[in-house]
Amino acid sequence: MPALQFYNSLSRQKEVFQSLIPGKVGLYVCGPTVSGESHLGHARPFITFDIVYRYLRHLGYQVRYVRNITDAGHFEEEGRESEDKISKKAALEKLEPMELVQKYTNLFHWAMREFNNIEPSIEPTATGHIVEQIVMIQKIIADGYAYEANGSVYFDVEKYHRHFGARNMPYGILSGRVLDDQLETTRELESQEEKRNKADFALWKHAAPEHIMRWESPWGEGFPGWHIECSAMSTKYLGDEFDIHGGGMDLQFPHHECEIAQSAVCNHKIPARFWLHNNMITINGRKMGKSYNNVIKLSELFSGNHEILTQGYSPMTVRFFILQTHYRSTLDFSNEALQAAERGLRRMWEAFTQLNKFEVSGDVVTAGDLDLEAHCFGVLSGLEADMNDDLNTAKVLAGLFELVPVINSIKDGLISKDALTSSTMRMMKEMFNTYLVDIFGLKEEKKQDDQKLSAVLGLIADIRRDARARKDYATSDKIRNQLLSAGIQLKDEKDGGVSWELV
RNA sequence: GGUCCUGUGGCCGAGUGGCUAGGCAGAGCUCUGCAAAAGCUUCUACAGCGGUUCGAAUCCGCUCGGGACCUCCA
Repeated sequence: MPALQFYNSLSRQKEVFQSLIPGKVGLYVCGPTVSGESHLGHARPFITFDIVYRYLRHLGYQVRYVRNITDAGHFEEEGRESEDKISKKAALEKLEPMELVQKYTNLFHWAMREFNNIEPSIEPTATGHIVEQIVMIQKIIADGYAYEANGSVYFDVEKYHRHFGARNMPYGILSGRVLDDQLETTRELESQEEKRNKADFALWKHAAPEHIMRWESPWGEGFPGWHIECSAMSTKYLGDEFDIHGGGMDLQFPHHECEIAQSAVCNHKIPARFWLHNNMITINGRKMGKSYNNVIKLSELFSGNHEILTQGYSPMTVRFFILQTHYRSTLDFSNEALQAAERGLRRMWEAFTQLNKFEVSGDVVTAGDLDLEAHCFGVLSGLEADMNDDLNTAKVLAGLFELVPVINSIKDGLISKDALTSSTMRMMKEMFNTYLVDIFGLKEEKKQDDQKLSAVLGLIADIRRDARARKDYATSDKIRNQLLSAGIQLKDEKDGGVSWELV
């Protein structure tokens, strides 16, 4: 069995994963900025790294999964204005910053639960770690890689690059950018005159009077800069060097590059061994993002309440949609694609439900159909290798889909129950459960286990069966059609039974 | 302008130098009182041109198209 490999953005190639401490993994993922409601694009990293988390645990690792909440404002530069994003929005909505932050944090948590993402081990907030950030900045200043200017503190990228480049940690090691180019092309920004070089980035910003979020610091009242929170919190909870750092590709530069520089100064190491980046969700080929005015918020996505949506899509449909693509490929949104995912998931889930109902006798040792046995066993045996190959969830799902006709055929009696050995049947049940439920985190969405509804429908199905036996099709069709219009679909099974499904 | 990624059939998407990806949609057939579901079969592919090779969607080059990052961004 091939060992688990991840594509490491740092080395730009797949590498076999080995944890720094045997049996334990430290995982840090950049969390949301809670200045607004999460949209479809945000769903991807959190689902992707939920799979990473689940899979590592499945493999037996004890994982500490840290995902921060960015609740202290980052900057928003538009033209000449430079305002704290959160305080700006807060002014518009006439809310206290922390009230706004709480509101969107709650919404974020709601969305994560809807997606069935396991909550991280630690979910630290930026505002809760101001002290740690200040200490880190002081250390960087003391080492000579940052300077103060008018109450703000900037990281000296050029000096860092000169010194740490010689130690194989140049600025640009992650993103592949060349600093000289940066110096030429960085856009003109506010406070630029405070910086020694255009590429320098803020560690601490002096708070203008209108800023609501502000903290005391050795440099006066202000607030932390763009990148220091992740360095401070990942160091605090995972140490100077940990296993995996994840996030969206758009964070690779400058955010993660800056994190590396900050941590390298303080801890003399690149903070993480593996850097994993998920690709973007696009809409009409364009990245979903505020600046493109093409975002679909998660609440809109679920409800269908958005002009470009022809219907709502359930959280599990979205999750399945995301899993059907490799995480490093762009994924293009369209109603057609989501509907395909919805139907595909239903088909998969019905087969899975059916599979769980099969009794495995335990005494079939010789397969009745050797070709089929070999086929099923081959598919099942290959799943782990696909998963280990940089989490090819798309390929795993394709493999599981190959077994769906087998399950359905057994159910319909088209394939004998003795066609497969008991061990293969058991393996199939186990693998479906392991992948769909444990690793992919899919779950039943429509509650069919309502006892009272089941009793009523059982009765109705009985009545209809009697009507059909009398060839009273007017009655049987009336029952079926009316139930269908009420959202309940009856299906006459091959064995004479009736099953029902909420649609 | 700089750095990088990408172009697969109606749609979404996986992919190893030679072996059917898969899903959705379409068509035919089977089962069925009809329907739904299901099963079987099946049509549309690897942007274009050239090169390497016994053989390339898969490697190389060029052309054209799309995108990301360079600025907060998942």
